[in-house]
Amino acid sequence: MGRPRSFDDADVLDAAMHVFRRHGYTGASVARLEEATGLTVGSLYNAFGDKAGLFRAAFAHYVQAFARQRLDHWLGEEATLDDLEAYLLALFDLPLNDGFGCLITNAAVEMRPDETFLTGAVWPALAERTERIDDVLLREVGPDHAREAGARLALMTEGLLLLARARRLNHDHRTAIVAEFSRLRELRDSPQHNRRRHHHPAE
Amino acid sequence: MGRPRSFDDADVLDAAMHVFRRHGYTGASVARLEEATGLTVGSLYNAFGDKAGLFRAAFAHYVQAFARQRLDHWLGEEATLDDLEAYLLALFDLPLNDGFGCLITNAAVEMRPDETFLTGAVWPALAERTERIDDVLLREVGPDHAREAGARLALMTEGLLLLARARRLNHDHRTAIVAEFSRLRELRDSPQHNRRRHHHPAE
DNA sequence: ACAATTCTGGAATATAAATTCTAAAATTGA
DNA sequence: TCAATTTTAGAATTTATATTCCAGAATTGT
Repeated sequence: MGRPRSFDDADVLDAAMHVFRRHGYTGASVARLEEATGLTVGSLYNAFGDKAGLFRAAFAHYVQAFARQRLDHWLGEEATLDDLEAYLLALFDLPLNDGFGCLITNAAVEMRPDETFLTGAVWPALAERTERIDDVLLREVGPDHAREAGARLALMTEGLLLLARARRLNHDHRTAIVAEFSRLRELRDSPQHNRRRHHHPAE
Repeated sequence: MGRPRSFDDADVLDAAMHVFRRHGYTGASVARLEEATGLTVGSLYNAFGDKAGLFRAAFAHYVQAFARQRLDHWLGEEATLDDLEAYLLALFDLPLNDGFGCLITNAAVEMRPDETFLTGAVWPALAERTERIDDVLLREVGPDHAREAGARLALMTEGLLLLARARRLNHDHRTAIVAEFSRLRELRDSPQHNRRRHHHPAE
C-alpha cells in the first residue's frame, strides 16, 4: 500500500527534539529541522502535518523516550534516596548538561501562551517528574516529611533545569544538592521518626 | 531642538515589558506592542531602533525599575531572614503572581541562543538577585552556612519563578519556603554556631 | 517668522518563514 | 504488468511580521 517511508520516526523525532531544545519552538526554523532530520519539508509535512504537529510529536517523544526513561531507570519502585540523588546529580554532567536544558522546562516557559499545549502536554510531563520524586520520598522519609521535602525538591529540580539552560549551574549548586540529600538521609535514619518504611510483604 | 516626545519613556517601557513578559520576545508582535504602549511603529522605531532594541530597553527597565526595586525594598543592608522570606512569599500572591513569571527567568530560557544578550544582560540580572540573597544569608546564618544555603535558595527561587510562569505554583511550595526559613532561623539562633553576626560599629 | 530639528502616523515595502503544490519515485495487491 | 497509493524533493506560493519611508506636525533657537 504505497511507497514506504525512507526514515524511522524515532530517529527523526530524536533529531527534531534536540533542535527544539536548543533553539526553542520559534527559533527552530523548518530549514534547520530539515537539515537536522535529513528530511525535506515535503516529507516532514506529509508525516507530521505542520511545524506545530512536529513539535507536539517531538515533545511527546522527549517525554516518553527520554525523560520517562530516566525516571524509570533511577526512580523505580525500589529507588532509594541515593538513586534520587544520582538522578539529580546527573544533571551536572555530560551528556545531560550540554547547556540547552530540558525540553519540558523550556516549553513551560516558551509555550506558556498556548493554553492547550501548556495544560495538555507540559503539565502532565511536569507532574510525572514530581510524582516520581514524591513516590521515592514517601517511601524513604515517610508521609510526615514527604510533602514538604517533595515541594522543596520540586523547586530545586526546576531551578537546576532553569540554570542549566542559562549556563549558570555551578559547583555550589551541586554541593547544595549533596547537602540536601545528606539531610534527607538523616531524616530517614532518625530512629524517633515514626515513618512507615516501604516493605514488600509478598516477597 | 525639534519636536518633543509625546510620551514618557518609563511608561512605554513599562507597557512593553509586560507584553514581553506575557508573550515572550517572538510572541510579542509589533502590533501588540503598538497597542499596549499607545505608540505607533514609527515612534517605536524612532525611539528604540528596532524590536530587539525595544526589548533590550524593556528588559533593562524591568531589572532597574522593578526587580532591583524589590531587592532594595526587601533585601537592603539591614535585611533579616524575615525580610528574605517575605521577599519570596510575595511571589505567591498578586500582583506578582499573575501567571506570567519573571522577565529575567523567562529571558534566561527564551534568549538562550543569543549569547550576547544572555551573558551581557541575563547573567548580570540573575547575579544581582543571588548576590543580594547571599548578602542576607552571610549576615544571618554566617559564612559557614551561607554558601550552601545560598545555592539552595537560588535553586528554589528560580524554581518558584519557573513554576509561577507554568501556573504550577501551589500551597505546598509555599509551605516548603516557610519550612526552609524556619530551618534557617534555627541555624541563625543555634548558640553553638560560631557565625559572625553583622554589626555596625560606627553606629 | 523662519530655519533646523525631531517626532508622529500610517501606508508601503521588505524579509523571513511556514505552507502548499506538483511531478516523479517507490511500493503493494490484483 | 498495471492500477492504486503513499512518499519524496524542491520549487512556488502564501502568510505573517518586522522594517522602512515619507509627508506632515510640533517644537527650539536665532
